[in-house]
Amino acid sequence: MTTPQSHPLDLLIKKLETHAPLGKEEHAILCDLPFKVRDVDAGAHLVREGDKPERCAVLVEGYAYRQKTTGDGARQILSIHIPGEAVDFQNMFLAEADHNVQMLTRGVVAEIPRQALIDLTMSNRVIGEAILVTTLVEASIFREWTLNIGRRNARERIAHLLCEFAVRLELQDLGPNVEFELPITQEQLADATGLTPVHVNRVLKSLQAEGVLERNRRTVRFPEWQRMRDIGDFSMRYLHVRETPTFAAIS
Amino acid sequence: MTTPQSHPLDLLIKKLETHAPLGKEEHAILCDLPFKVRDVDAGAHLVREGDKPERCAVLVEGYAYRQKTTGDGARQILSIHIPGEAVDFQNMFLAEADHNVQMLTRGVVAEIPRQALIDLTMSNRVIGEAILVTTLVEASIFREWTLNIGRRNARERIAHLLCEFAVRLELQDLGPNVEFELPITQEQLADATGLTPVHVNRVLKSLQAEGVLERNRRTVRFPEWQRMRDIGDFSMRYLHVRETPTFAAIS
DNA sequence: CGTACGTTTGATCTTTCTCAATAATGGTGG
DNA sequence: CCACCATTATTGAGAAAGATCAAACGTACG
Repeated sequence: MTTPQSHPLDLLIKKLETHAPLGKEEHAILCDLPFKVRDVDAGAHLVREGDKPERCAVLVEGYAYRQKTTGDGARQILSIHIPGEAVDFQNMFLAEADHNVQMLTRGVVAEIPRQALIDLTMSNRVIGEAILVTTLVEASIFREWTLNIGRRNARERIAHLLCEFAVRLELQDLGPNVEFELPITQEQLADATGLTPVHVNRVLKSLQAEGVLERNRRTVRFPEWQRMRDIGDFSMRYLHVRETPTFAAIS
Repeated sequence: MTTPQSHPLDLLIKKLETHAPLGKEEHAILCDLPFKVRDVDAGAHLVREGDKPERCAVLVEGYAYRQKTTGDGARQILSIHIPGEAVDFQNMFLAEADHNVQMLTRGVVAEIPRQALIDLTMSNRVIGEAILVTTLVEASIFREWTLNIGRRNARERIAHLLCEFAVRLELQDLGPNVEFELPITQEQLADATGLTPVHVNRVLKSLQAEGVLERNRRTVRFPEWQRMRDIGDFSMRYLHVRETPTFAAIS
């Protein structure tokens, strides 16, 4: 329910270290950043299209998603974020946000003043590079999503998204990758995969019927990780993990 | 046919200045970067998935595209690049490339050693920020493409892509946005929009039949920019242009 | 002037969407 | 604790966008 972490930004550090090495010194500097902790409801906006960013929210608890809509209101979810992820790296250096970020669940965020984070990025090379690399990895994930939506069928898309989510949770020590909480409605899953909710429902049902997916309320389980991975055509390369961990489940 | 620019990197400077201001001093520093000019054939790889980047190619002449494929060979084009764009900002700070970049046409690239560019990025704040911002704008374009492919129909997708291309060319002074060279096959257009070549062909035909698109060999013309823009649900916000230019055609 | 590549067209098939109705589920006030 | 309401999930039937298959037609270039 609550993280066992002692400092709200510990998970951010963990996240940055997935992609770039940090020393004790950098840990201390990051922990010294000014921030304000805030509870947020499900659906609350962390960033709104057109906003001039003033602060950078880091997820401490709960999940968030990035979203934008077409002129006639169709919504596309662009990414899903888990605790430890800084939701504003994509906007912080731009004059105004080009998309929205909303909470998927109730949660807690730590808000860091934008300027403090910019100053730190510019003054400390190690941290600056870690933030830059993390941002570039996000861009890599955007590209994989484009491939996913553009060139995979519904079944593959959904399997791929689930695999990515599972692996990212495990990388953040938020649970084993074969069983996790997926606090997302089928409508949101549809918006993330470029499908309709009805079709998402049918695909999920058929994955269950095949025995490669189990669902119980919001809990998802993969009885056979390898098979799920194959269905989703999932490979970790695009996540750019520095040292591939020794997941039982990841070959 | 050839650019009237005197220095191969002039167009890169123009590109960076679209998103961040640079002074005379920075111009000079950028022009002093070491680089090697090279002719490249259509289809030549500039980056290959798995590569450890050693240099950063800047397009001087010709077009390029970014691409990755699914396990069973379906290809998705992730972005298209025009002269002045640095094709490797997305990879330069990562250990290995997660996608491919290929020439769309025959062309000329200026290759800058990776380390020189990294050193410059880290040592000069103004240029570092310009490169960072330009990279973030690329990420914004990836997001818009995800929306395009995930939530727009074939006709809208194609119109949107054409509008984006037109505007980016005009921003780089490479031609008026209502008439330009589109050196891309219908198969590539399909790979960029998540469609099949056959369907792309039919949509193009129908846009022509409606009179909103004219094609003559590789030249494309929009008789009514505003109508094309509406069809593609196109807005410039996601391109993050610093000062919106006074295009005749852009309201 | 033939070969390879790209475009165009027709016919048919499939995936996914749409519309509509019903069933669960979760949270809320009494 | 229970009844009620709003969301969310599920299912069916039919429609449509886009895919697939196959063939013919152009065109650029060696």
